[in-house]
Amino acid sequence: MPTADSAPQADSALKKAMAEQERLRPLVLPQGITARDVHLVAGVDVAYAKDESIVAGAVVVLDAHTRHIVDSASASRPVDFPYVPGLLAFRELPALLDALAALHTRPDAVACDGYGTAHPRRFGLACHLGVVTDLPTFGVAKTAFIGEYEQPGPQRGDRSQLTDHGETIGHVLRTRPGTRPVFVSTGHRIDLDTATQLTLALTADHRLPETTRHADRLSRQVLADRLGHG
DNA sequence: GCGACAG
DNA sequence: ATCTTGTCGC
Repeated sequence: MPTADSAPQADSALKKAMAEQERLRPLVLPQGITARDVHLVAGVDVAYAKDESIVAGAVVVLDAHTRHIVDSASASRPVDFPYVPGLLAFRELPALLDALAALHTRPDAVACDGYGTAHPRRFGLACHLGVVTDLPTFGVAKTAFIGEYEQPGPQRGDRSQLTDHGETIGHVLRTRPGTRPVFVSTGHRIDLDTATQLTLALTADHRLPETTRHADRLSRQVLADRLGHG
């Protein structure tokens, strides 16, 4: 992958990416589905080779109520964009879109590993994936990015508002007692309460949604296979 | 100008 | 994200 950090060429690529986000942002729909509309829910995640030369994307579809796997797909390819906070989608979307295209099922919603609307330009990975696929999406991030918040209560389900300049952009949600909370934000065609509701429905024994955990495991396996088999 | 900064 | 050793706990 091209590395020249401060090279004018790389600088131009970042500006084009930001312009792309500004162009697609207006296409995001703030609401659409409700939790009862979701029968099949997918989770997506990626894994990188240690030298960041290859990225493997995976998507796992679960029955929203039994949480059993009903479908899955993956794809791997060379990494062609650097990690830049705020531009994660340009680094991860290619592999995720390839994986989604290989799916035999059409999920009713997609849980992403990262942020949606709680983003510097209100267009994080979850929003981008949603607009491009026209699928309802939301983000569940493991660490803080932007905004301010108070620590939520200790019980599962306790939450606080993630705000930015007085605007609520997400929820800091306790999915399990004794563990750090997760950061939920809307992606596309869903509202924050529904995204939060789905996140809770997908978490029972662990901090992160089962969808994300399965996708994480699959992406690592796919990467290991590709690296191992040349 | 300096620090912070999803995965 | 990935690297990386042990350690505490269910």
